[in-house]
Amino acid sequence: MASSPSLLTKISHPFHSLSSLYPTKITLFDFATVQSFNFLKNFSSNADSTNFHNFNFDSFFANLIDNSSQKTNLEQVHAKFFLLGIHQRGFLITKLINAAVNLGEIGYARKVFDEFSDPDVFVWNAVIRGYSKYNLFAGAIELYSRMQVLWVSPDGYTLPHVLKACGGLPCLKMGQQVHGQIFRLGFEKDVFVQNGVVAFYAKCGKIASAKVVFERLEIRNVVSWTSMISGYAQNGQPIEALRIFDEMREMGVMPDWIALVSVIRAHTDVEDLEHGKSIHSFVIKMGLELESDLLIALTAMYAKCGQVMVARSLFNQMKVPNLILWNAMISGYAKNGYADEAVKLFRDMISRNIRTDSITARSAVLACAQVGSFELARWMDNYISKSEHRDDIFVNSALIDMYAKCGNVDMARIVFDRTLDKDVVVWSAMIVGYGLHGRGREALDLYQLMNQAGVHPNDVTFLGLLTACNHSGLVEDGWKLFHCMKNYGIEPRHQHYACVVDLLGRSGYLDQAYDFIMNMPIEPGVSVWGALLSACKIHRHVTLGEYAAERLFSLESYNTGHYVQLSNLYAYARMWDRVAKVRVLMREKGLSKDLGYSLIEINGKLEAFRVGDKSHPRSKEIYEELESLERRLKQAGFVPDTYSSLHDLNDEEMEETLCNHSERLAIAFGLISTAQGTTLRITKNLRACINCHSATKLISKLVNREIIVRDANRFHHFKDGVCSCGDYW
DNA sequence: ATAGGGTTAG
Repeated sequence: MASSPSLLTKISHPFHSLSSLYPTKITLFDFATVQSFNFLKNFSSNADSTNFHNFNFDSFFANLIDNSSQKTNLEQVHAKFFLLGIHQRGFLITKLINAAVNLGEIGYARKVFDEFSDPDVFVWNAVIRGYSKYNLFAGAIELYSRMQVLWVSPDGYTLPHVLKACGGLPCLKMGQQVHGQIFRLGFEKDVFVQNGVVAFYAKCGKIASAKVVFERLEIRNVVSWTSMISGYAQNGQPIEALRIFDEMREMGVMPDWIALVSVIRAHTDVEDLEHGKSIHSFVIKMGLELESDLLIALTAMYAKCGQVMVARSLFNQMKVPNLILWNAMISGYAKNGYADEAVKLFRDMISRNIRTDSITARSAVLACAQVGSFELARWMDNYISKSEHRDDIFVNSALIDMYAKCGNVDMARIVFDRTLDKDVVVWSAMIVGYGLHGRGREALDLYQLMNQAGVHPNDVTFLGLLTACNHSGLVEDGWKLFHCMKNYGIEPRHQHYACVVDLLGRSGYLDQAYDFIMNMPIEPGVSVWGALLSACKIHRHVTLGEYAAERLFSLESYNTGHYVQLSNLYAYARMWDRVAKVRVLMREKGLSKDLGYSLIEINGKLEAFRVGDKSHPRSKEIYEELESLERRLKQAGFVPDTYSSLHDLNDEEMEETLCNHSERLAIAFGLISTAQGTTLRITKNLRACINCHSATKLISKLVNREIIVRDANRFHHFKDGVCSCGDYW
């Protein structure tokens, strides 16, 4: 080993400037320095004994850091810094921290930072960037405050990261302070900093402030434009987002892939498939179709616009599993009624050990709610309660909703009770659940508890309460609650007004309902007129019902349901000529009655039946059971109302058809496939028809079973000859 | 020496 005295003096040379700062350390490390020199020789051809006094440690280590692909490499380099006594070189520490951040080793980056005694602005920027990059916003802000306590002034590189953190939390107050500071420090012309300010205000929902800052900018680049576009997209103004995009194109600014992601999101929100497709072709023209985040955005767009097949083919193009892509696909399936596909994909994810997050869990739970299978719901609950998502309140509110929609509001209550830190959505989900099942009293009791817990209700809470009152006949309570809304500063929406119309209509106050509609501060829509028509049908108020129907036809002339409701009103009032007229009207418009179907869950498997369905393998037994049920119904004095349904048949045929209604087939199948006393759970796509409703009531008594039917509108619990809906639906 | 904007959602 060449360790002559002359060599040692020469080795200390590169540290001259440092040794004046840290003289003692250099002396202490003399021996180690020699050892490290050998280390350097192993790595670098220029570290030989002839030119080492010119050796450039900065570039040597910078190179070494750049080529580090693991945390251990960085740790070795950092150890050498100590050995060589260069561990206080800001340049190298900055490099090291940035490298650690780029490897995702934020904890290690922080450790290096903490061992550094006197960080300059570069070092601060590196560590703050790390926290901001990985969405550790509180950490970024805490570091930023410490930086200022130590009198290190932020520069144009610090501020964008800090602004990202303020927007990410979001914390309006903090960001506004930073904005003030930016003004004082004179960064109003710095486009990087100002873009950060725009994005910050947009994320805090202060889109007007964002716009002011944006418009004051003299130079706007693609990032400035993107900040505005995404700002509008994030704040529920997709149309405005698209307008800004057009403006940007007119100014000749070329979008990059991130800009396009925001534009696609705006198209996704307006569900404008046509323009979305043209953006897709634009993406291809720009040669950006392989950009994975664009692929994700496009998949989400097609999925949300109902084109799940197209979405799936894009999804299949992605080679490496991506969490957000899977989430987009699962929620796309769930939203468009492909619930079984959504659940299949979720199970696929689990079996392939792809990481799930709380959004995945929420989407999967949402899908289960739509499937309506109680067994599946239990499976999902069981999975979630064993997973890391068990305490996530978003997931739990979805679970509450799921159980309620799968017919078991008591299980929903169990989830509700085990949810800690209930927020307004958790409370509302439970209240809506009780409402759906006509358990109005419990909904109101829960509302009391919610008030005692100091949780402020929102519009959904009131919607749940009003629905609960409707479904349980609590007319007085509902009326009072509606007038309570303004005390909480909540503006009633269409649905709330529709509930009140329903409420008044239920008790036969049809003229009052009409007056109420006429005095609404907003234009009455489909839900309101629909509620009035429905009430008119129950009370056989033909003239008012015709008026409501007219309004409905002008609002939605192709919605079959409105025609069927009017026809049912005429049938209830025994005005057969008008029933026929509606039928002619529908034929002229090319409309036909939606085909009814029912699903019944047997041993966790859903079986589907249509009207007069004979395709089931046990069809023969089913019809035998059906006949025996008919006999027992007749013996019990049941007389079917043969005219209340929209059919052009003679009486005998009609009676037969009514007995063949899909829910009857489902009930018959349920009775022969399950043990005595088992609850039957049925889901149907339309509202319950009056005949089947009366028949099911009686059947529940005759066979001594609880029968739970989820129709298009609500749940009916049939037991001992009565239904929880009180015959109003 | 270092940067900024985006996607899934009860």
